[in-house]
Amino acid sequence: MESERIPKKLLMRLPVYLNYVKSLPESTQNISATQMAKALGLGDVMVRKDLAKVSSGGRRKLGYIRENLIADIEGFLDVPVCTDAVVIGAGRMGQALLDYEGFGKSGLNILAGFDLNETLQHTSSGKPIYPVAALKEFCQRNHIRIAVITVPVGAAQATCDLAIEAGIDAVWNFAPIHLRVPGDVVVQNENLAASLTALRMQLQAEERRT
Amino acid sequence: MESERIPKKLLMRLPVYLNYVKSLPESTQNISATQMAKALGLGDVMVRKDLAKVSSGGRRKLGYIRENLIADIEGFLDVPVCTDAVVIGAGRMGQALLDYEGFGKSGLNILAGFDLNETLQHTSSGKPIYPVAALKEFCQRNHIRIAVITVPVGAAQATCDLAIEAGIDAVWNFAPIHLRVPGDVVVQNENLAASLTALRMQLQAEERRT
DNA sequence: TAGATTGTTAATCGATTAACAATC
DNA sequence: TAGATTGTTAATCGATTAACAATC
Repeated sequence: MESERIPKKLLMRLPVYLNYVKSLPESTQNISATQMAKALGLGDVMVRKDLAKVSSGGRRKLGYIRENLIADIEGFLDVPVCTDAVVIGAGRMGQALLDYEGFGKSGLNILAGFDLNETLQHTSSGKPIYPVAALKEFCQRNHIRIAVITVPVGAAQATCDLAIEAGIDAVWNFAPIHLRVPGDVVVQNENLAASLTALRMQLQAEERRT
Repeated sequence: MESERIPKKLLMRLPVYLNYVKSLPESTQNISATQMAKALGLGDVMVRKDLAKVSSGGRRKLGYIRENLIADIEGFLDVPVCTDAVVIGAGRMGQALLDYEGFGKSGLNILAGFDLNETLQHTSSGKPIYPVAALKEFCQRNHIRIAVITVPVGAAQATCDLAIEAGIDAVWNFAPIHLRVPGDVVVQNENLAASLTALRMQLQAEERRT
């Protein structure tokens, strides 16, 4: 386990590994990089190299000890503490994210949603929705660090600026636009429309090939 | 405009360009790659190279003609015809995708959702939800080609197999797992939990840096 | 031992960036 | 003309893969 710069791609593969290793039956003691690679459709050398970066090492002939590997990856990803977050833009996507319970496992605790539409009070599962005007005060009081932006494209930059003014350090951006932020703010873009377009184009290419 | 293999990364940047160019005021006649790059936080040479692949070319000193560029990118992405799709797994994420209206712009027309839970009848906006048992017949009758998979991890591979058996060619997979599919089926993975983890790790790295 | 595996070093590949010529 | 821009060719960079030595 070396401590150097970790490429983002690797960072995104780690949860996949973790998820896979955890999904193995309890009885599994050992798991080799080769097996994992085959199951996940990746190169075995890449898996081995990735694991070398985060784990305390495997055993020749046996592979990695399942339990240790889980502990190592979890330790590396350091997910124990939940980070509080808010969702800005309580449209369909925003409400879905508010209500989705799965993010807790990845260390995200979404406290509330914010929207321009003041008639919204809470999501169907009861998460509160406040007017955007209350954002700054709420974020400062609760020391919120992460904002999930799910507003329409046109409002995204302004919303982002507002969030940063409210003290946010990290933005998970679902608007299909590049946000300009100060150097110390981290942005992760999620562009579903672009993914979808890529899928359709691949489908079309496949078609032409046959 | 050359016709060769188009890397997926470029494919995912094109909608971003298109979106940006479309967002410019009507009065804008020309737009240079340099301007676009600055606005989008990308390298200008990359933008120019990307555009060279899909457009009929710009004019020295002026840049690209806005209208032509829109037409070229749209023409290249070829989004006119909507592809019909189904969502399998009508949990929160599934319902959000079912109800989200924005995918039409990217050429996706989601007809219906499917779920194991037979008590679900339709989403809050009225999209129908059918039992999974009806999937195959529905897909074949409507010539569905794209399945959006939003079931829990454990059920994802089985669901995917089912969809392929029903004649699907393309899978938009939201389950954090690698799906095994025949060679002629296209898969686009969307792993929100992994993105989120990457965001949190970057935030942490940022912290240590200051 | 023989076979399976790790982990490292070198090679390859692909994508991004730099440099620059062309030209309006 | 001078400046801004395109578009191409070469260089760089980073990530993946191949080859292989080590070893249990």
